Amino acid sequence: MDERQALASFGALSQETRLQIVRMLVVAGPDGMAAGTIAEKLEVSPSNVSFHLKELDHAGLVRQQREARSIIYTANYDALGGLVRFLMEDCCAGHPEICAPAVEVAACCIPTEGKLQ
Amino acid sequence: MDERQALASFGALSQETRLQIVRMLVVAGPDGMAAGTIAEKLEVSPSNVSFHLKELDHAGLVRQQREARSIIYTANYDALGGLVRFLMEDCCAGHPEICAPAVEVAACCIPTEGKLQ
DNA sequence: TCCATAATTCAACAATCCTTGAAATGTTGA
DNA sequence: TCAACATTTCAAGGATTGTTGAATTATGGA
Repeated sequence: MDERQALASFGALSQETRLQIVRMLVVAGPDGMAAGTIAEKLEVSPSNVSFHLKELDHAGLVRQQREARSIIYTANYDALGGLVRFLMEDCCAGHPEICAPAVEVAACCIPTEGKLQ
Repeated sequence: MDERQALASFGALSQETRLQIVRMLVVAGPDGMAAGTIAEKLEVSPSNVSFHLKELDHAGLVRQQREARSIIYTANYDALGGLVRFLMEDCCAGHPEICAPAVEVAACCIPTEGKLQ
């Protein structure tokens, strides 16, 4: 993730509807959600949700695939992980304060005791 | 960090000059930098850097304090850490893919073997 | 006090972003 | 093929955001 991509990602996440979409898709997991379902859950018009999904797609934060009549959107975990990493990169060396809370949350993901990679 | 604060933070970080300011301040550490120094380094006009610093201040990402004639800005590590945490919160439970790269970066911050809190 | 320095505020304008409903595209089943 | 469905695209507007230079506020030293 370079600065250009991070800027686009931050821009995409800085709008309420789009942030809600991403959070919903992350919770939804690999099965994703159809555009219409997203619009329904968030009580947003189809054309509006389509606009925001396009923005998220341009930022690389979601992926889409057609499934019959619906288009299924899924969160792009690589991009989201890359963004978290970008946010932490400059900090971790000199300023563990920023990384500490993240490490706390990530505790569940750490595979073995002390061994991280 | 609630959703409202996260939205403001993402908005603040979605502008090139502001993202550069934050990254500079994070690297600068607790000593921070004067507004004029920031303007000079980034080759931006004083009034423009002032505008962006105000935006970052409103988002809570920087702190300011007067020092003689200068106003010193510092990164708000709590806010940045909170934002990282917010980005990871929904993911870590079901989708360690997002947290894994973060954990990798954060390796340096993990205090003892496997013990995280 | 007066001047130079450091930074912010203001107003105006340009550019970008968001929302809306109507029209268009693509898909499925009868 | 035709009709219904799911979604996107388009154009228009209103709202927000970014940039600029001039004016303003605040500080410290002569």
